[in-house]
Amino acid sequence: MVEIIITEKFSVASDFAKALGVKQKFDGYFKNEQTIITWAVGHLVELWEPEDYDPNLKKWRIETLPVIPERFKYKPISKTYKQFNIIKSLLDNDNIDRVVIATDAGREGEVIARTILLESGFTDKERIFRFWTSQALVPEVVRKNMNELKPLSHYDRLWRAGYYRQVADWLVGMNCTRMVTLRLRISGELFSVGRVQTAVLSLIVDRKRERDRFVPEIYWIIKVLFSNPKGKWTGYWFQDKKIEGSLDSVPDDLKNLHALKKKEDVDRILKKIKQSKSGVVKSIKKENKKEPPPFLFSLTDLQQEANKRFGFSAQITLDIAQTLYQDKKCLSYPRTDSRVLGTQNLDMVKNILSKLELTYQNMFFGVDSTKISLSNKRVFNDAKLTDHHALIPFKPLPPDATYQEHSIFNLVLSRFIAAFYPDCEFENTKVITELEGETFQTNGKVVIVDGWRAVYQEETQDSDKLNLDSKKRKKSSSDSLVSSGKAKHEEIVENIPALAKGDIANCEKIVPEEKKTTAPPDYTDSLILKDMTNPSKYVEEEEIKKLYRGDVGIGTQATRAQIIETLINRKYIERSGKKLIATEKGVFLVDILRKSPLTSVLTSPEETARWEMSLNTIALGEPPSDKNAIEAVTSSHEESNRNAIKNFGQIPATSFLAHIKEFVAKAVNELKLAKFDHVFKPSDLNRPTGKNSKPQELVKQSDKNLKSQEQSKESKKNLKKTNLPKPPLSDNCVCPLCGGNIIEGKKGYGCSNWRAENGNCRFVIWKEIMGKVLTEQHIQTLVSGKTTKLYVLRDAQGNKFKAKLKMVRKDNKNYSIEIIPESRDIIMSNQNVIQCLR
DNA sequence: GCAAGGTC
Repeated sequence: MVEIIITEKFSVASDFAKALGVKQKFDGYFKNEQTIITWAVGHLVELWEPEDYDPNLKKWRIETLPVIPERFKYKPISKTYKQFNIIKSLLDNDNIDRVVIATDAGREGEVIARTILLESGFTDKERIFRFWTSQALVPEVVRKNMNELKPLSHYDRLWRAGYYRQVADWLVGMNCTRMVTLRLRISGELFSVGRVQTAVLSLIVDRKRERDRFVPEIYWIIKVLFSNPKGKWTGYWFQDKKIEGSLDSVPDDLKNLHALKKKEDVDRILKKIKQSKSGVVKSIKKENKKEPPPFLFSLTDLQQEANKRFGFSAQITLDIAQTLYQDKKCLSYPRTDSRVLGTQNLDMVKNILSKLELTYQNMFFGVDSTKISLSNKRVFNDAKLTDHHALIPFKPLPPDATYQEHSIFNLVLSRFIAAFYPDCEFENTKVITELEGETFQTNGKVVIVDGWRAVYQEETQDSDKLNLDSKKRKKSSSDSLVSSGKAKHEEIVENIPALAKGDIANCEKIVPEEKKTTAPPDYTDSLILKDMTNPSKYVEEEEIKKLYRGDVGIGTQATRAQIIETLINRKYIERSGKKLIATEKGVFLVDILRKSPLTSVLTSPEETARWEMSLNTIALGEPPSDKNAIEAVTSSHEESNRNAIKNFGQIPATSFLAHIKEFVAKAVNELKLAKFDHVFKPSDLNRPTGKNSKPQELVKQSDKNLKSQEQSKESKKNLKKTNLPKPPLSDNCVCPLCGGNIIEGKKGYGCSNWRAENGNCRFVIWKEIMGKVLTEQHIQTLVSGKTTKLYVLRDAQGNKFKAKLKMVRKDNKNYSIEIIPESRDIIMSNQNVIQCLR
């Protein structure tokens, strides 16, 4: 018997070759007497372009829209044409007894295989079988599942759902992009529109609006420093009852407790408690809590974490992970949405751990070997497995790795090892102190057992730290994203003295503090990834909310980074440090689309998520078609089935395509007829987008501008080549020694008066301090004498630690950057002080 | 000049 196995990518083909003992490798396939194993490179076949159907469609014209092909056709993708031809010629052989589809176990994997077969002209379904598993492809899994091949028809519905996804995205994208661009007719400006990119853009635009509209509200909190012979503690005034006129923009857990909106209430309370010298400890509640190690990384989780910790964009993280997987072979397949491994992976994990232990011995001291077993369901869980397992390290990082690769690898490594550590155990203490009938709350947290936190520190920069209770903490961090604003309020006290109920509480100090509510944060890569992964909060209906939990998102893990970059390339959003902020162009597009009922659907994450849901229903719930699936999706049968559907609900498979076509035709017509009262001038594109943003450099594609763009690129190049001085940093960033400008040099930021004739000032701050690369913003913070945020630094041995940086004056000619470690365990030595003066 | 989905 001769069989051909087709996988989605080379690495899988190689797994199959190993498992089945097919040793000889040819150009594009492995082969022995009975078995040929070949691979795709993702999609090898794509839908025709509009101009492939009709050359007249090459030129964009309003009159030729909408483009709705009667039958959609495919063609090989030019970049991978060679591999497609290899597969095609392998299939073009009468001796083939069976073809085994072994692409990834999912909707797109199905599309990849079916379109290759379709385009190769291999239509004999009787000879096609499906290899299907979610397990990692260790030899036993490959061999076992090769003996349990499934009939192709079991997956016809999946192929149908994938096909609908493709054509629906094509119809919306091609037609709406062309129509919007043509209707707006702004010289050279492309206004792309798509199911995913437009929904994501809307989120970012809405966030900008929210922030622009936001009016901070003033409120007060009252802190009291208590003491008794046992020690000191700080209590925060609170009241259980709702206060009249409470703040809307303060989260629920704060507004009824600590925040006081009226000054007279503050004065009244202050007057009352000032009379008293001492109060009493009214109650003490202690609770012991356990916290298991975090799940292993999915790609999106890793991207979020790397963005929070290192400021890497989603794309950078994916690129680094891809290199570590593909070239350095020390990470597993990166494009995964799974956070667990399969039970079949246990032996592999044992091998990997023993390999890693030789190199990273210092991270293994607390590993609980009983957790390296199948009873550890947070790691080994077949039920939660999707087509790839979680991201894990395979072997130690080679020594030639870059700093960035080091950062990403270490994250994955420490999360992996932490998964086999014991739980973290801590004690929460809640003290209520009473003073003149007013109540004050103190929260304390004492870690009893570090557990996994000894090797993996959690980053909490993007979420707030308001509550200690993990349930509450989750709630408050998600609330902070949807509420119109929040009150920042630190109430964590690490060490509370060993108080007892009835203890005296001397009132040492009363501190009323005026605060302002803050707007919801700008999106970052991390925050937008989170909302794309889990759009359920944009869904009102409880039933659909439930269905969305985890499964349905906006975009997929493999493309989310790309979507963010597309929005930036289109100048819909711009990056400012870590922030992603909508531009005038982005705001304008969303406004245009929201003017008409159908096109506004595209700006609604709820509607687009619902759309995905319908495709899932088709993949899972529709009765199997007795037709040949390939025929079914390419026949014109559906054309006649024109059930107009008013909204996106549960759409029967048979009318999905008809519905989409109708939707697109109507949406395009809306855009065609729409009257845009606001005439958008090209000059609008160059306007600053808001109070805090810089003017955009939106370059129009006219010849003149292109030229100037080229020129500016050229001049930048020359700048580097000739080492011309760069423009100084901002006006308020001046040399503390002589008042000169701070300019960026090759290795540091220094004083512009460095020449002898200008005073020979030697002030400089090096760009890299213990592994931390400093940007202009950091320099501004340091020069202004402020302390920076907490950063991850590295000592001379390469050990990570967290510290803040601050510039301090040593004498009248010396400044130095002091490194203030987070943990007192790190001893300050002279090494921790970097001189600013050469 | 257009989408989103894979892959490298």
